[in-house]
Amino acid sequence: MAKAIAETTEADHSFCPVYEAINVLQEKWTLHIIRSLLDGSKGFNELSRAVGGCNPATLAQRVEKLEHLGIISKTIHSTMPPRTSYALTEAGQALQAVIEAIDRWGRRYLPKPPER
Amino acid sequence: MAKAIAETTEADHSFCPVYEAINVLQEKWTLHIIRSLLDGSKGFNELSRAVGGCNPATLAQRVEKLEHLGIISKTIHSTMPPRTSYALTEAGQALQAVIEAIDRWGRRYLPKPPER
DNA sequence: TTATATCAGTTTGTTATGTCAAGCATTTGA
DNA sequence: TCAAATGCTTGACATAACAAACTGATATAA
Repeated sequence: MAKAIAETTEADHSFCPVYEAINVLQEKWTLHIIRSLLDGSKGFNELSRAVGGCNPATLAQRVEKLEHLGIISKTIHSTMPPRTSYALTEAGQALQAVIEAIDRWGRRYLPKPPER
Repeated sequence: MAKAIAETTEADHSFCPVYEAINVLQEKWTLHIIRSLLDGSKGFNELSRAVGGCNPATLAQRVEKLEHLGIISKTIHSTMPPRTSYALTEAGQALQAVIEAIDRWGRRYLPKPPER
């Protein structure tokens, strides 16, 4: 993991793939977006509804970043009216394993509405 | 959120375990904390160093919430000086599957430092 | 015996992040 | 002609996370 860390100093996370992956997935709405796209590509508003509760500003920003990271792809269909559609790339599809792991965990360990 | 949703309105996520699980895990530092505790229980500062970069106020808050959710357990050892230690509960340990899935994904799809 | 360090946090004030409400341009369908 | 849907953008605002300092206890080093 590290090169030379002086004793008790903080852990070296440069460049640890897990650490980075967590940083990508931990942003608000990201996992919801991916999960929504796992059952098919969607337009902006459609995605927005599927995700549930994310405001368009945040959604647009998130979707742009995920596109940049190669997790989702955006296609503008030049029909009339032009339609956008968002879909998962291969990297995005691969996140299904993560969602499924979360799913299994949730079903097992979050049985009742989690009091906040 | 709602009970009777009219047609095209947003998806009903009350109460979907996956949705809730994502909401729990998506908070900043949560996955980092869990990952750090997977290789053994730690004290507050030790955990802080292992997590890397989380400020103590946020860490304290997160750790309290995770304790509340039954994911980690806090023990105060009544030695002199008293020491705290944080460990994963069974539910917390079970999240190893999620971390591993993220790990595999990260290694496969985040090969180079992700330009931001 | 002061000085320094560690532990487990809390407090303070600032900045980053996300949210809300609204609006815009386009294009159908009624 | 009008309302409604699509795919966003804008600006004001609230909340979350930040760094930095600090508490108060104990322990170790000079």
